[in-house]
Amino acid sequence: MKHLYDFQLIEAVARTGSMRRAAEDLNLTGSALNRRIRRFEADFGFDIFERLPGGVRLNPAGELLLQHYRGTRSDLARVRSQVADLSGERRGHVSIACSQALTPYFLPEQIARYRAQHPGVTFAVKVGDRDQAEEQLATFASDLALVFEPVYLVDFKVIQCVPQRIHAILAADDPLAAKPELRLRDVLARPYVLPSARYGVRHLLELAARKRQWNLTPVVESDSFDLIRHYALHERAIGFQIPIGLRPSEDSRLVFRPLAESDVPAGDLFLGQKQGRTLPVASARFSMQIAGAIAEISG
Amino acid sequence: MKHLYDFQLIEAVARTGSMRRAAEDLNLTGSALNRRIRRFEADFGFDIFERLPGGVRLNPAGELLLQHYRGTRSDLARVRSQVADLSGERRGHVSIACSQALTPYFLPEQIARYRAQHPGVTFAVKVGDRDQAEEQLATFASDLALVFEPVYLVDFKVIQCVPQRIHAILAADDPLAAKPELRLRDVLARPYVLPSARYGVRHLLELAARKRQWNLTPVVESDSFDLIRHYALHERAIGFQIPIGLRPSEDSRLVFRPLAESDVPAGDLFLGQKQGRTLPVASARFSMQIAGAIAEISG
DNA sequence: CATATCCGGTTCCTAAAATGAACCGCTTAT
DNA sequence: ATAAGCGGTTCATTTTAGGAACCGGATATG
Repeated sequence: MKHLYDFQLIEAVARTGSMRRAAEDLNLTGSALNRRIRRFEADFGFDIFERLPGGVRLNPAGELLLQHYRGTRSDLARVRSQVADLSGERRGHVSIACSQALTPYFLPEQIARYRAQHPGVTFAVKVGDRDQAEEQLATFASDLALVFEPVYLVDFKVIQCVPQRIHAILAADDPLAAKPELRLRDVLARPYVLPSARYGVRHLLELAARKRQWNLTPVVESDSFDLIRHYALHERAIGFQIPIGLRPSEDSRLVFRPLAESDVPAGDLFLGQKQGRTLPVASARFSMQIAGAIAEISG
Repeated sequence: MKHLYDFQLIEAVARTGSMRRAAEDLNLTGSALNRRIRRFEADFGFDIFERLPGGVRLNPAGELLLQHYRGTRSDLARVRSQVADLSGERRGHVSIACSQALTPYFLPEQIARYRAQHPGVTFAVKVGDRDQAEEQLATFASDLALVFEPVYLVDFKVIQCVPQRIHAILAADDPLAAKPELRLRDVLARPYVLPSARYGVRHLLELAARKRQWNLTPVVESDSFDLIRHYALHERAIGFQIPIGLRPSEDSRLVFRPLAESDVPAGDLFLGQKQGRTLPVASARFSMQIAGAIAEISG
């Protein structure tokens, strides 16, 4: 919407840290952009940028203002969504921040199911670690977050929550695969592959190991759960994942076995939204659908 | 702020019900205003006005949009207030909707006390009945509401609550004044003056009377609590008020006696704000002050 | 039934506002 | 010492918004 143009400019300047660079992104000249910013500041009554040699940076007032803008923008999106809905248009857009475990099976299935009923609705899926998912909510960048073992849970309204035990991924012909449940000590005695420290699975394993005063020494460490899953086929290394990110049928050469709950407690997968926000129609409906799907998982 | 200009136009058109009349209020011509509205609707993607012969009216989409605008405007005011506060300016504005009982003593004292500490802060006090106070909150027209026996309490976040017994106001030489507490039947046997039906005091008395299958037949009925209070000096009629609106010292010819609580239960005086809203700095501080003052009343 | 009035909406022309190009003073890398 | 990049300013130019007049239709008024 046109009336938020000044805020778009401000956000671009804040992002690039330079008026001239932001001006390029916005197809403007530096002079025009500079004048708009100065005029806005005069109108607002306070400077919102610190002028540094070599660029600009938002000051605390600017941070507050930008947060206001993001809230306003998302609320306007909600209004448009509701208006579209009462016009019978059934269009909309859903944005989700989620952990990697959701990307192979759960989210594609759920999105396809929703779009089968509402073809006019589009989706944006932002994959990231736990911090990023929560930040996405806080800055109104995503409507929903599906995150395993969130870090802060501040400003986070829980819609649904389901426990997920950590599973080891191993080659089907691995001797350990014979057991229905694995002990942590047996698994860590083997070469194993871990996600980076900021992911929930790693966090739970770290906690369990620290309790026993062990150190985790993965042979491979990666951001990619996909890599972790497939590395078990080489070197007979063991990977880890939560069941929502696994399907037994995927590759007959791989099997999954839960870790004993006494060794590694189950973590929680949370579906949530930003506290105090009213979601657009499509997002609210989709959140209800996946809340139901998650509830089914937990039985 | 300039970027909300379109919304100001929309609000004016919605208020007057006619573009040309709104244009006069806004010092514009009808043509210019009409073009802006049409352009906004095209930009927004939906019409927000119903065109009727003889004028225009907001459609449901427009209602939603106007609510968004009011929320945005008040949130921007909050941001400015916070920015001013972190600039050490200690300025601001507090708007309160309240029942009449608060106007003679409580609010003037509290406002004066607050302004003694923060002379830069200005106040707006909107007196009205219970419905109006709650509507003021809902439409962001007031930051705070101080209301006796609210009707709905939807979207109303209670900050503080104190019980207030209904008191009869009578002439000092009235025989009833001898008793420390009055029975409803004794009071209603006399000529009495009541506030209009939509006020909390009247509501509680109606309830108590209906329970006994009595009808209330006031000799005078008025919107003005001031009139009610002073009418007891003439005709020896009995008025009613809650203690926060009374001071024993005001007029030695008047005395106040509580009604027996078994006859008329105490009502509640609520201090509240709109649910889910973050108040500007000055309003938040002032609400804390009067919350404390109210807490003292209740002992 | 005819006339006058008021409504939203459109057209045309003028006034106002935003923009781009060039330039200034400054700091910082090279 | 020089060049490059920064925010900020000036001025000519383009774009945009506004005012006046007008249109077709509904409505009130005699």
